Amino acid sequence: MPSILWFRRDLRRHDNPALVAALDAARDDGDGTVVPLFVLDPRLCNAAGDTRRAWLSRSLHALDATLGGALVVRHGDPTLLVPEVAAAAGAASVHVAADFGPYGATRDRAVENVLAASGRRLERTGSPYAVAPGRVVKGDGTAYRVYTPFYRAWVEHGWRPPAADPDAWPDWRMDPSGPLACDGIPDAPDVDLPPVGEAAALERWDAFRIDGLAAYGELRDRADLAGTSSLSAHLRWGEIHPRTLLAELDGSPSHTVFRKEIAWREFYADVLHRAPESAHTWLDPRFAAMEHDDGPGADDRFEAWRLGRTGFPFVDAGMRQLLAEGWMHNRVRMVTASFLVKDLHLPWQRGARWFMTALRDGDLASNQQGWQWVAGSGTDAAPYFRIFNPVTQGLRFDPDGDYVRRYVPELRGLGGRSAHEPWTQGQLAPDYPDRLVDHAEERDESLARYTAIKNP
DNA sequence: TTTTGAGTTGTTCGA
DNA sequence: GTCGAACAACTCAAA
Repeated sequence: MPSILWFRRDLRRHDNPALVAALDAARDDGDGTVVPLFVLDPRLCNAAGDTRRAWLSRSLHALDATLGGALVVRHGDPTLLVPEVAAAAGAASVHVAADFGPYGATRDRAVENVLAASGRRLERTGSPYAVAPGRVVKGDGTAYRVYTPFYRAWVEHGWRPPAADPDAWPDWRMDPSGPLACDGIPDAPDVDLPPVGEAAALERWDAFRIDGLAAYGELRDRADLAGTSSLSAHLRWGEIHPRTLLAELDGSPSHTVFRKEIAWREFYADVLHRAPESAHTWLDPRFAAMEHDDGPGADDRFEAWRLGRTGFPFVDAGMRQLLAEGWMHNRVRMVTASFLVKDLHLPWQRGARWFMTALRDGDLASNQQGWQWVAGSGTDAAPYFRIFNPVTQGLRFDPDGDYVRRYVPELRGLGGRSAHEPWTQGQLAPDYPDRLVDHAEERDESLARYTAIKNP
């Protein structure tokens, strides 16, 4: 009897425990046939912008190719379609990697119930994380709310080595398939992306491990250099598993810094799993009382931010990188987010929604918790008066102005670090917008608003 | 239960 | 230009 392997955010063959489980189940039933399935759920398609949908489509093509063209793609509601495919294949079990997101976990319970009505099982094996959310707990059984203690406990908990490949791949069931892209967009959208798919992810990891990892601790914050791993979108789609990365890290300082970045991804997944409502509301409920600027002009300021026209070069470069590439350097994500929340006094949810749409690596847990961290309502234990200065940050992390000039053509006439302060350079950048706000004034305004909710 | 120590990523001011 | 202190007194985990 065949089994179903339902792919979601685990678009790979190697180090895939659910695949091994699906194959074992099929063999136990005297068969070696596995039906690989992906459901293009409109709910997920509609939340993603062009670059993320393009990434998904290319990743599905790559996966389909490694499965000999056998990937079954259905368009619509998984609650209906997964049981339908299972029934049509005569499968007793559907195998997945567990989804711990608010939507995915609810959807999976619904699918599980419908399957059970016809005597079929949903089997969860593994997850997109080295340690499943909910596993790392304090002595009293509750969740960690501070990163460093979580990190220590997470390392202490440990993780499995990568899953070995099966001795033989399953006989993938060949089946007619729908288009490998969300409805309403071309099957091969015209978006400029780096190579996508499992093979590309493994190549990227190899290149980074050999050429970039040793200097990671030193260079990861530099916006003008390629000092980061660029693995975020591969991880988001499960083209590579964090176990695969962790297995090759040692105790050296740079490796430890990289391990800690992986741990942030796991921490934020844990926080969201324990507090699903924090995808939309303040993790610290006091922040619901925060005063925001939502009167006339707020929409114009939001658009200036979104389109990279705030008059602050480091902020504008980041926002234009996001528009052009569907990706932004992590350091610049913090600075642009801080600017929206603390200089424009707009709610973090608004910026988070745009990031989720535009980012090709858009991950609900990392994105929303990262925004909450910046807004002060999240898991940051530091004092609230830590407010990023967009100019100082630019001078520190793009010291020669190269990053700013790469994404803001109006500033290309300004040499070196002066590109971060065009207002001191006379008329050398006539087409570049004036500063939207006075940072020093808005900083004071933010501090006052924070004080008001901390000491009501 | 109480106490203690530490907390991703900062900024500004004045010497 | 560089350095240390002040910011304001919080939250959390563990001893």
